[in-house]
Amino acid sequence: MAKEELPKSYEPRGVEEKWYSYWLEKGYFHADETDDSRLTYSIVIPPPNVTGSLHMGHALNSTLQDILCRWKRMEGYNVLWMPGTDHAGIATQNVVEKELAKEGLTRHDLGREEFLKRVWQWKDKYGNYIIEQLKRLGTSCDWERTRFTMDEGFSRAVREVFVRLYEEGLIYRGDYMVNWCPRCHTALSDLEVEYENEEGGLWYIAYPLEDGSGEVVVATTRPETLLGDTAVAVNPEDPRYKDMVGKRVILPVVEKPIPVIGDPYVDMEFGTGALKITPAHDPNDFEIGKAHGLEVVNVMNPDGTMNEKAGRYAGMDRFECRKAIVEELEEKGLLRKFEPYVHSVGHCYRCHTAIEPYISTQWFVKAKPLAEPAIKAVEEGRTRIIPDNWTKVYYEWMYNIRDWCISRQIWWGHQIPAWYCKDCGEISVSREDITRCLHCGSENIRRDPDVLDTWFSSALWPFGTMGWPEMTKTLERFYPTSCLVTGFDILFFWVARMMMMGLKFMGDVPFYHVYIHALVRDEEGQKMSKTRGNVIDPLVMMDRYGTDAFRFTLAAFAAQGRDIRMSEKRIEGYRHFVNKIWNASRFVLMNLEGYTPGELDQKGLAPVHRWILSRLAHAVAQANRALEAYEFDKYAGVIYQFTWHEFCDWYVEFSKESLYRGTPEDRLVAQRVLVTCLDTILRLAHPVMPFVTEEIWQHLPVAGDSIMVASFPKPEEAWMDDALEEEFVLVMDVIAAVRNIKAEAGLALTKRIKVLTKASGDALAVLERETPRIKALAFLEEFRVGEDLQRPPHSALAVVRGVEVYVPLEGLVDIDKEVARLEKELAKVAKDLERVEKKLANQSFLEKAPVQVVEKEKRIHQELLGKKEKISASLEMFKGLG
RNA sequence: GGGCGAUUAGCUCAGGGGGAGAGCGCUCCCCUCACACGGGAGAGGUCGCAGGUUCAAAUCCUGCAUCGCCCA
Repeated sequence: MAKEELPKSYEPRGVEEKWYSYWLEKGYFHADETDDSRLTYSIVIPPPNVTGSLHMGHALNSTLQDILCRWKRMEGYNVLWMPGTDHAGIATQNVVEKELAKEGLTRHDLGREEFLKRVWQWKDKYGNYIIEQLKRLGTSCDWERTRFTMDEGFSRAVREVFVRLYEEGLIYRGDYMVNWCPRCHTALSDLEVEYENEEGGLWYIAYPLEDGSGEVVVATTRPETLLGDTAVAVNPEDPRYKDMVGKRVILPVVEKPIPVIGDPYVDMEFGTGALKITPAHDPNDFEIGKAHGLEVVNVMNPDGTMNEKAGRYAGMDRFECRKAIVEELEEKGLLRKFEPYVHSVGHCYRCHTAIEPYISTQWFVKAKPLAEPAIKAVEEGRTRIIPDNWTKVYYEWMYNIRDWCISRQIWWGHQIPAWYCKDCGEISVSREDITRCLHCGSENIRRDPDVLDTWFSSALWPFGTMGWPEMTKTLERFYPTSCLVTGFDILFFWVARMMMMGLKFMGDVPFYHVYIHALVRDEEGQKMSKTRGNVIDPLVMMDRYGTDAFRFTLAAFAAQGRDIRMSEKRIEGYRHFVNKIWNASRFVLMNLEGYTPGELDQKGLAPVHRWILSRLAHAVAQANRALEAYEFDKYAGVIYQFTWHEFCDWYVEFSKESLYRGTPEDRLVAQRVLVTCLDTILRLAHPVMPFVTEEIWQHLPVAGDSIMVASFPKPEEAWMDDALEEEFVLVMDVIAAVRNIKAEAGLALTKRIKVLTKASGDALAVLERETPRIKALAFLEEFRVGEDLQRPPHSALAVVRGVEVYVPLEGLVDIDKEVARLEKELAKVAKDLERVEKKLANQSFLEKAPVQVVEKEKRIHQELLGKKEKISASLEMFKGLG
């Protein structure tokens, strides 16, 4: 390995490309389904839409998966990270239709076949865009296996599932009221409707009684649907209307009589307590209509305009019609009142057009029988949802699940494999395309033009991507997958449905763990959106700060159960950290002259070296625990804290004593410890920052082709030494005390001065032993330590852990500054003392608190008392001088 | 209306019964032979409010307020 010197700061650009191609070339991302010697770990990627381009959500989601996969790979698992894209029916069709519109064409001008050709062309041209962007992030997916929900094999799986569910009676077809998007021209499932509060109005309309004995006033938010009214309903308990049930009223505008019916559903408190019933245009009215055998009058076209049943309003848009109807009512004197009213309106989740409840013939999946095993699997812990609070959300939805409308009136998607016979009227559902009716043999058949809900196919993703319905080696080895990583926004859409389908068709859960991560928002906590203009583009961030800094930021903020507020500032901050690692590495590499590799016999090492190895072992243990628990923020935090504030701030500085002024043996030990620490830090950090760690690692004198396939650090229990760590806390405290006195006295840190320390027992021994390092880090000309040292006159004082530190300041500073410093210190001690004394004066505390707690408080008390006494004495001395 | 979560330093967030923490920002000093994308030293908080449990509450319980999300 060539060991040329590293540049002064880390430049991500070339480095990232270089190593990504190297990894690909080496085939490290490839999972081996024929290898039965290793444990397996598998994840299927939540397939991004082919129309998509990388946003923060993808970046977070993919980074977390990559951390898991790289970690497990380093732990020796046979890892499969299955990549791919989703055909995203409505979204993709919309995109291509928009393109056509630029040419002045609609899909109907082209016809189904030509249109689909255009979509495929579009997919071939742009569909790989997001895959390339994912690679930029460093994701270690098994790209050789990349799947698409419309590719041949996957389509076979979709078809197989449809046919089997149909054969079992779990898929049925019928006329029901569905959510209809007049713009997309298709039915939507309940989930695909987004409700929003809108400022609308409540119109009070008079319906005169047929017998001329008065009128019934109804309140409605949708006056235009009056054209399809077939009854007025009141609560049968309502004294105001009791007598009117059974009578008839004249429907305004249409001028036809409709009955007044009694139904307990009607809320007496709302509006006037009378409800107009439009079975064709409101889901509740539909139910009431069914119960009362009311006529269903559909007054709208599929595009949201009024149809011929609307009489002179035919052809008018539904919202235009609303205005016109209101005007007519006003003219006729039937509008009793209007009040502004905020109500919830459903919108299409793809195009945001207001949804229309609409009756049509659709296909449905019976959800209850599928949901039951999916609930049980989570109850029994066969699938665990993390964080746990989502489990409850999952149950709630599953318990109240409704049948799932799966047919969509669009062209791009899996066409429903059902044929209608014009002769016998039967439906044929088939795995293979057919030309004859399966019931009567007639050739007079027509295929259902509709396609399946995109989520129907994504529900099969975990096994469909692995070759199902064939029982492939890949399925055998990698199903169930180990973990699914996704956002909570698709918990119902996707996760719940994968659970149902996986259990149904594989007989086992699709994943053992589901890790639900938060949403990435902007710094104000707003959802990022193009219209808000607050979108932070991951690719720009990677260009600007490097992929590793970006990934580290995402991980560091991925605390469970909380949204991430992303801002460029944070990424910039972590770029500093990447640079810090870089420069620490430069330091190590610059000082390896004469280095030879060798085992570290930690027992024989000087304490300072054993100290950092102990700290390292703890950091490794914490990082491992954090990853096991999906605590990505803690994992990142441990790496940050240890690397910067222990290794760099302290050990690198300590090591200079060994490197520059130590014996040859000690120098070699320091080199080996530095290499060990750095190597461990790099391997520990590789899952979250793959590029910079590889680049540095390749310069280190360690064996291996790539850090990607090096082992993930495991805590060396034997290295942990709590007593030794305590000793170094004292050493660092003494150094900090001297630095503090210098700073407060206005002395430069590097001003070489003398310091005397009074200590006894173990502390004395430790300080004597560590004198060279204390001198170096506190910039001292002399550091004397002893049991009966005489305190020099004019010396500042600090008391740490029972040790007195004297800093002679004669002629160096003015007394006032020192007096001020000591007074501040004394005030702090007094405050602490007050708290402790209050506690110790409490008889119940002494009796009921655990012994260790009481002992600890007493110890603190003694320490504080000693400190107070010494500082006070010092103050007196200085005051006496002044 | 039901559910979930949040409320801790100027900002973003950790911490979940026993001495209030981090990062960024801020103040002061310093280009000390890895790093100014740096080093050193500081300032800054009745832990949303009100009750309760406990020897002890930021932490557990109850209620309230504000904000956010999901479901009706």
